[in-house]
Amino acid sequence: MALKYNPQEIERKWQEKWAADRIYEVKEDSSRPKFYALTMFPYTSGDLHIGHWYAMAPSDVHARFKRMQGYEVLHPMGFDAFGLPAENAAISHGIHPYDWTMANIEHMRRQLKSMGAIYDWNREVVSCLPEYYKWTQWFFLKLYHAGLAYRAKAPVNWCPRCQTVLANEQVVGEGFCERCGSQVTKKDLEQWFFRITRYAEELLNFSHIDWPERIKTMQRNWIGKSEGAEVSFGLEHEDIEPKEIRVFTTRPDTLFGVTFFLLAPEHPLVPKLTTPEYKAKVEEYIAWCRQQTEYERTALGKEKTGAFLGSYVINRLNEEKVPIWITDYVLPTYGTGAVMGVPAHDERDLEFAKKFNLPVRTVIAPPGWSGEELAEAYTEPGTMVNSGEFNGLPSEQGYERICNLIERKGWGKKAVTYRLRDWLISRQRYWGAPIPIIYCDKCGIVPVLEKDLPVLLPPDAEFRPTGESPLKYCQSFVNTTCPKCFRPARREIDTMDTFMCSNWYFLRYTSPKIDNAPFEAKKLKYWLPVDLYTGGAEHAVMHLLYSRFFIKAIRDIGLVDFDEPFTRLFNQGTIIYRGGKMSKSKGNVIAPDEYVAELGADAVRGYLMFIGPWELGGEWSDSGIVGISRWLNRVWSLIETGYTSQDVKPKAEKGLRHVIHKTIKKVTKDLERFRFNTMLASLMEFTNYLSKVQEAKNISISLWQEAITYLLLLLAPTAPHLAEELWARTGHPYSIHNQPWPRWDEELAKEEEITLVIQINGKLRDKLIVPASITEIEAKELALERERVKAYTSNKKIANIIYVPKRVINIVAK
RNA sequence: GCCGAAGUGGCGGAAUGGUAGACGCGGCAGUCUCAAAAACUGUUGGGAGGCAACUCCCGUGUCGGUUCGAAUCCGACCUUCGGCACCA
Repeated sequence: MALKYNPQEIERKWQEKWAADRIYEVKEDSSRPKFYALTMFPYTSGDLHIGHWYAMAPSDVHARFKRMQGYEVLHPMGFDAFGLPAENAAISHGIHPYDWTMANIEHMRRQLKSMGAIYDWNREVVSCLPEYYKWTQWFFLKLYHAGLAYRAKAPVNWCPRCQTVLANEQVVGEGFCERCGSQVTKKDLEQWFFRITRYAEELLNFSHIDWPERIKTMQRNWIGKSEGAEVSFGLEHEDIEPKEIRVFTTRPDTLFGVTFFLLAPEHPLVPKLTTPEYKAKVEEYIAWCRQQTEYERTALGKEKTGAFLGSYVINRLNEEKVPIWITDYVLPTYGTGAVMGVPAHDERDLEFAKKFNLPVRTVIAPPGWSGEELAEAYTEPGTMVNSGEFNGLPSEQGYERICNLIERKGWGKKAVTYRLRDWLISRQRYWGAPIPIIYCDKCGIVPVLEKDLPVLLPPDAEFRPTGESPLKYCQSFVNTTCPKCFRPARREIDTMDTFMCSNWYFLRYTSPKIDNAPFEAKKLKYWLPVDLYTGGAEHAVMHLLYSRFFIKAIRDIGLVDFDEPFTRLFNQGTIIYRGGKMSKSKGNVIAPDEYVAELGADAVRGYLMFIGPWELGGEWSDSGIVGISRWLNRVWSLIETGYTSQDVKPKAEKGLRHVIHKTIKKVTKDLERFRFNTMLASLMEFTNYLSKVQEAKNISISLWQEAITYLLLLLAPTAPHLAEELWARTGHPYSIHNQPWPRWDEELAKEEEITLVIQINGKLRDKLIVPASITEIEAKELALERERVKAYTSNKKIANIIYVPKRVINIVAK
């Protein structure tokens, strides 16, 4: 009998019923333990592709599993709805970003609903709506009043095509815009920043969160902590005010090896330190540097360039005069923008010294060194030489002693520097949350009053790609009155980086409707922090770092009482198709809708989980999904065919009980560790076993029904529609999704008989089926009696017998 | 260059110190059919021998090592993917 089920019909039926019955509505019911299972909300690009499903379907399966385990599970969904593509669509197609975004959301919401997830749509969050971005602005004000937001002129990454500023993290590869791929340039602009650097040290502490090592490493590298010392070099120029320049170094033990001194070309003291005879050359060099793109400037393996200023600093340790040069490999934004040149012990400095014929002085001797010139820069620890009173010391000790000395003399101190920069949040764009600031000629920078929030986006802005925010040309928006002095004033025209919106959306899910606060404190306290956060690893140093910063910042402001937003993080892999990551431009996007229409959402969910381990991703295959679809049909026909019992055999019943409990155990353990592929394999094995039982008819009807009940319960998270339909058809009370997760009986799950493998000298030679309770002595005796063993060991001496309980006997014969 | 992940049949993968290839796809053979599709059943790592049940050898990127025993642990290397990259 070839029974097939109709996924379209039953999926629509149950989705409607679940919605009507609100069975997935979440309550803050403190009698159950809570579990906050969050999936990164999607950007409103317009179409949900199979990559989105890969992020969401397995998360939903896991959340459903936790729900059946008795947790009160919050598994919400929303839309990351501000951002450049909406505005680009407006420019190229003449659609208003709001209309474009809302139409996309409508479409995506329908697609998401077809997945059959447990999202409680009453909690949906849309970041571009005023009732949401009002609070994004409110948080900006909180950070501003706490001194964590400031305005400064800064050289910023500028994308000439998108006509906007980019954060460092949005510049990818060889200096290209993350969104459009244009070459990024530099521009000086007044911008708003968040002081994420104030939290650099705390952000390095991952001790209370369970995150993948890979992501933690990426964040550590991004923050880039360096320990060393800040050292002052003397300046003796009558007409120059500062009498010192400080450098940061990680190697104060090499201070006696300084033979030149480097400044960034942008360093403010450069013009003053340039002597008249070198002025022309220095200016020429600076002009050349300006022409370089950021990528060209920082490209590795490039020949060193520079110019001598004609003046000198004093190395206070040995009172030597050291020539000052400028070079583009010294970055103005890192450390103090000044570097001491130690060519003997730094590769870059050595290249520079060779290029410009500067002296190289070895001050750290490698083991066995006898005074010869070193071929390469020696960067390891060693013995100090040519270092005055420190000669003969191991360099690690010298490091400490020199630090003590400079501290005592007031020439410097131990110091820590980070690679992390403050977070630039201004965007010269329309489609974002307006920065709630007013500029008054008299009062200066004035924050918008809380009661005046939200600062609404004017619906009638013009989208001219001019390089300035479209809001600049919207008079009704720009012109306002100063909240302090009530005179005419201008509004800030930039909007916030959308990562500010995603900093806090997971707080809003707890109380999305409340209109006098960003969240309800009691509900927040119940749900937060997020227990499990899943999403792609591409957010490792952006969203995931910003959110951690944001939570720590508002904790210090007193708005929340926890330190980390996401207790556990899991990154799923990437789904690829035809050899590459899916993207619209490559034209290799798999649309889930047609597969849902043809084979059903349950099959798509199942196939995505069957491809391989979730964290590894994998290749989408049209033939692969057929396997899952066939299996779901086999489950259907297995149950719909019914069962008749002929002669009940206790041994067969025992066997089935064992398989049931073994499967419950395996499925439970696999769900706990996100091993969906092996979970499905064991459910398939269970199904195959039941087919055999159905044919053999050798168990009682009641045990058959019990087995079917367990099969459906175990299937419910993966194939919620099919499981619900068969649950009803087998006479169970609605709904399967409100049933408790089955427990296994350890005694029944245990293997009674095991296959004992007999090896001779490590090679498989025989197998023995024995009771699991067999003792070592019995097993060895049995093994030695086997004909095959005798054949292999005759005329040899048995040197050793290794016995591994329940697995193997290895006979070592010589 | 540095950091991280991965490399197993024709394919996706399973097995994380003890039977390599579970489960699925594809292939082959069969059942059903006028025929085909679908479905179902059996079979399927490579090689050699045997009428056969079966037996032997080889085999987890490469080369070494540890171990009674290695896909799994260690060392060196190769390839692919991701991240970072003149950060003093």
